[in-house]
Amino acid sequence: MTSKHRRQAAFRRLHESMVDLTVLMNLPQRDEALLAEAGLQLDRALFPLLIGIQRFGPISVGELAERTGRDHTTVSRQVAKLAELGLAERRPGAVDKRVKEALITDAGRQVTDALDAARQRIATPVLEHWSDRDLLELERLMRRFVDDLVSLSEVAKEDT
Amino acid sequence: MTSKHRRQAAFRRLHESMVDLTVLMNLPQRDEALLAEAGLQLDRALFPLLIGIQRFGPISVGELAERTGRDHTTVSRQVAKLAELGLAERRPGAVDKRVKEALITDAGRQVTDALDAARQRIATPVLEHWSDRDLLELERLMRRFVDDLVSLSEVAKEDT
DNA sequence: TCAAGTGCGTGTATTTTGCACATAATTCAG
DNA sequence: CTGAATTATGTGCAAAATACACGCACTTGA
Repeated sequence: MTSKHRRQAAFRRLHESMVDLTVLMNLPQRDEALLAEAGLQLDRALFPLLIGIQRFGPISVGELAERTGRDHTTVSRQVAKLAELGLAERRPGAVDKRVKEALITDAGRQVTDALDAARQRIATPVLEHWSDRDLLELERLMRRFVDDLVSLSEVAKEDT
Repeated sequence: MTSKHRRQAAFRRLHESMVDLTVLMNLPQRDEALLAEAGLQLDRALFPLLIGIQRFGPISVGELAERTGRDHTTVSRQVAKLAELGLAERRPGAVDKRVKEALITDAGRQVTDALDAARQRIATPVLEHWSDRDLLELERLMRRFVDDLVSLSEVAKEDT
């Protein structure tokens, strides 16, 4: 069937775009430059954690470790660093006192906000010449795609 | 102006999706699991390099370092490892004998192909219930978006 | 109640990384 | 053409990041 073949080809190209985008997003030099621009500074190893805490917090060390793919002991130490820096806060979990939730502080949010703002400054000229329709379509489809991927991962995890 | 505001809001949501997608793509556990499924194995630190070599090779150590945001000496050592494992090949550059291009070998391509195939297996059920139109639109817009971002980075680099 | 399981963190050894420096090749001013 | 400056790559070494072994606090369930 031709349609099926066309869809597979579309996915191959989509996958390529995803890889390219991931590479772009992962450049830590860019993040550090963006932060420096805002007069802030942050150890590169702590970036993903802080962003994870901002996006998903309050979150446990274990879950954060899963999300970042690093050992929970590593994450434990790094979150401790973030707490020392005053960018994150630790507190015992309300329901389960074994967990020590991590959540972002005002100072921490200031850092992630600076990053977001810098990213927006970069993206604005890129999107300037996009039509309203294309921009909204990209946002809608991308969101749906990511949500579908996530919900599938959830299912896969439960199989474990 | 309402339109401008709507566009900014759309970008904020788009940015969030991008972060989520990046997190998903970065899970090394997933990659290792996918490879294990194919009976292969690869050190997690070497993933981005091998993928970069496959995608952009033949490529120099320096450029690979720039793309991954790591020191060129680090990349040098890791590419050496990939060469030892037979997944990449080193050869002096044709025009500039200082550079030692890295390119993927058949064995290396086997690894990246296994990854791609595994990702496709994952994505297929996700995209199953997508209409042809939405799928093709996402592919088109995403490609354009990434290309625009990249070309902007190129410009920014030249300013340096 | 108590044994097994779970979340978290510290000690310690291994690995990874980056800086200082060296080498080979290229470029360019004169 | 010549040699000084530049560029691409690689090695020694110290610092940082990371994972494994293990212990403690808490929870769960029989």
